[in-house]
Amino acid sequence: MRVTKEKAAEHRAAILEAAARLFRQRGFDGVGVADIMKEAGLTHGGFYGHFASKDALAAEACGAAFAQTLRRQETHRADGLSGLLDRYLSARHRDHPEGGCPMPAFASEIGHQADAVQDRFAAGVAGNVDLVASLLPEDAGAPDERRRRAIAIVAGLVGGLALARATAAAAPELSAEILAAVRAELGALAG
Amino acid sequence: MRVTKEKAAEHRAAILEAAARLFRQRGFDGVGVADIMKEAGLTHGGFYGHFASKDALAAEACGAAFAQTLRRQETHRADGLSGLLDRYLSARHRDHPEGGCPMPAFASEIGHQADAVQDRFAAGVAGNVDLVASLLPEDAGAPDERRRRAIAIVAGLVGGLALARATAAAAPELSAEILAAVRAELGALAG
DNA sequence: TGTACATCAGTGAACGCGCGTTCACTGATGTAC
DNA sequence: TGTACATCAGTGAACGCGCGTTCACTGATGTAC
Repeated sequence: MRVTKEKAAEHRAAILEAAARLFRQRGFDGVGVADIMKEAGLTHGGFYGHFASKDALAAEACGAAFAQTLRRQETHRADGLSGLLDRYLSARHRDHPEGGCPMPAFASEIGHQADAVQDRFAAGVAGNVDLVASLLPEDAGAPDERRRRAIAIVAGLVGGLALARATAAAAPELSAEILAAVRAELGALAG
Repeated sequence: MRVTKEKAAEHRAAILEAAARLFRQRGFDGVGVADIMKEAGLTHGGFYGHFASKDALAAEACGAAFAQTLRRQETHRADGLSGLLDRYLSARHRDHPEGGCPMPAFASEIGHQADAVQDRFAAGVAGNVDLVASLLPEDAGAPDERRRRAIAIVAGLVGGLALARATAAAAPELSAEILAAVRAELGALAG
């Protein structure tokens, strides 16, 4: 049954949003096209009217996930870098990958994905490095030193959250310790 | 055709080694039982004489990968923490996950794996934190500060290498920049 | 504005494929005499 | 030590399942008159 052009556009957006959420939660290989369509309230057959392939969707969903988190961060800009560290390395962020940063959610899997997905991911990493650099204090040294610092902070955030997630079930105390330790040490690095 | 007990034990070890290599290279979901058995020079049917399931193999392979890298590190102990940072954040390590640290190779995937795999991974993380802590300079502060520092260094290493790998194909300059920046900043943190 | 028809978004069955796992079989190994 | 037989590691076909993708069909939408 045909639907309105507006409804169809809404459906496409719903598929994309469901994919961005489910992929972060269960990984690209852990979610099927049928799962995503069901989550979007549709049946799997209609998928190929909206996207050329699962890979094409994965690429767009990766970009959408980055866009979502960068947009949300803008609403917290006043909290500065310290606020970002607190939010990023929180138990809440650790326990809810589906709405969180795509970097720790996808990092290990990106190398096994299609080129288009890797492109979106690399662009997202670059954007996040720029974001952190823009939040560093004015007096944080020459531009290249600021950028180096920003990259190291991003790496610490991504590694810290990924390790906290990976150990959350098997070693909850270690997981909490990782969040706290990385928070403390990056706070010092952030000046 | 039956083989000697020694041969059978060698076969088991070969399966484990092939799995530890292939899983790090292509991820748990990217490698099939048949791939692993072929790499070990056997046919897939014999697999279940050695391991109860693919999950059980994944758990043992995860432990074996950690054991391999910790053993190799012992031979480089004289190079200290600085040498470890250089080796860890090298283009060689980035380009050869199959023989490298399991943490950046598996971090994002571990949450989707069986409990037994998560147990081995968490134990490996704990072991690596202890290793880095033992390499920190004597005068690096109180024990809990040393441990915090060690955790942050591990997080930076894991995040840095994972991001360098994830961007290696799509943005090679960014990938190289990440390795260099994390190396420089962690070197300062390591004292 | 109203009507007839072409378009096309969505449905659900079906296809082909690869995967983890099972199983009957083979033949060399290891053991009991 | 030699022989007969039971054991069992490995083989390769087969099974069932879920996946990405295709396709004939449906029926509401949008358009041409």
